[in-house]
Amino acid sequence: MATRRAGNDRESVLIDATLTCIAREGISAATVRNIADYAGVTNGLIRFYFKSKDGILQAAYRRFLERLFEAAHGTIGDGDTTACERLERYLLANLSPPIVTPDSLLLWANFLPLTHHDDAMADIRRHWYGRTTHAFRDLIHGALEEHGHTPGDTELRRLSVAVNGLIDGLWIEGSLSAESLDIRELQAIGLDAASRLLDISFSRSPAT
Amino acid sequence: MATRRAGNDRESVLIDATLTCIAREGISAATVRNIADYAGVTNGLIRFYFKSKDGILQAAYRRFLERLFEAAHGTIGDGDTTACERLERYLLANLSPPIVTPDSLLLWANFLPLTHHDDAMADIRRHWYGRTTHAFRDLIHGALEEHGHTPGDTELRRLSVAVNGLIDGLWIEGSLSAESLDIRELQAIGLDAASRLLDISFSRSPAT
DNA sequence: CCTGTTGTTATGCGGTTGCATAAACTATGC
DNA sequence: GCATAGTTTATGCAACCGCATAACAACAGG
Repeated sequence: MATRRAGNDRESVLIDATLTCIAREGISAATVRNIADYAGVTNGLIRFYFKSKDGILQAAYRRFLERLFEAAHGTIGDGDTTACERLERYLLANLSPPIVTPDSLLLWANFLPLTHHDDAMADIRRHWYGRTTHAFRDLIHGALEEHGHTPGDTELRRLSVAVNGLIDGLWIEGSLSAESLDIRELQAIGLDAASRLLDISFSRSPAT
Repeated sequence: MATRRAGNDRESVLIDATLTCIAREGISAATVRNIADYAGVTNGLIRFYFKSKDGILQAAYRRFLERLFEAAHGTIGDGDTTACERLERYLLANLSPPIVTPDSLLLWANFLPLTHHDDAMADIRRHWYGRTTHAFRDLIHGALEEHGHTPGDTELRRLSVAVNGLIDGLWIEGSLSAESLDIRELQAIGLDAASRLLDISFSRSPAT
């Protein structure tokens, strides 16, 4: 029997339980009973903290995307470093755990279909997708300026799309073949490719 | 009432109905009854052509991956063209419909989680993933040789991973924002980025 | 015609789902 | 020490799931 807890501590546990459940067994196994089992409580408790099953799924999707965002942008650091170095840190974070992980790709794939007919889920995706692409474009813009490049709006957008696509694709490849593809090599490939696309040299020495 | 059909015509209709159902409503809506509705027959007929629900899902996954593979490699053509041109055609096909489509990304995302605990589905994915990466590496190898580059094994693998990741990432971006991102621009971005990564020039004029 | 085979529908069963509600339990103010 | 509000559990229900089976419809060879 679970002991009583104060505040909305249980709410957080339930959200994490939802993510764990989806990552391990898929979205179709994310029933209220199963989620409650993962959290170590009984099913009725979910209805106490969330108005419906959709509610807890939305909260879980929000937390997942927020963690993904934070894992990348939390490593950039303050403005005391060069723009190029911050871009490098951002790229490296996007090619490292916990972003490059079988679980994160599984969660992403499980949530994505829900955003197609559920307006609330679609809004959540749009919100974090917008934040990510916007921040990413700024990073690239700063790094390019530091190297004397001053791209126009369309050129900047195209470069952002290209490098963003590169990172996303490597994220998939790394997450799907976590055993056969060394994480260090993945990072080396990503940084090298990004430096070629942007005509920028990063501080990290090219992998041997 | 559906008219009687000869041969395994119904089987093909049922498989397509499964894909349509998953693309529109998601994997959790792919029930035997719902699939039968999409095919215009009654639910019992599925058991006549497939031994179980898993059977029809595996057949649908196989057909989906095969179509994706064919859509890309069917455009390469015979060996009467240069290796560089065949690579360009392959890249373009991977950045065009029917590969770049909301439906294809949705199907991919819906099927992927099934391959994690279902061994049969995992085998299907491994099979087509292997065929794709192998063919892709050969394409790049040929195109590089044509330009006088003779990369080592590790260098060739790294370039393949990078360009493959780039294409996959652009596929996601293009499929998710089919309205806001022009397909022509996506192709221009992809070809330009690939030519920079491989140090190869393609025949297609750079987009304006 | 009739009869066996194959395609198709109709129906039912055991199990599970999401959801709602009420009962049981615990902390806290007074 | 007890009433009250907050927290947890137990139970029931209508709907739906995959699957199995029997009945029915269409055609082929005799």
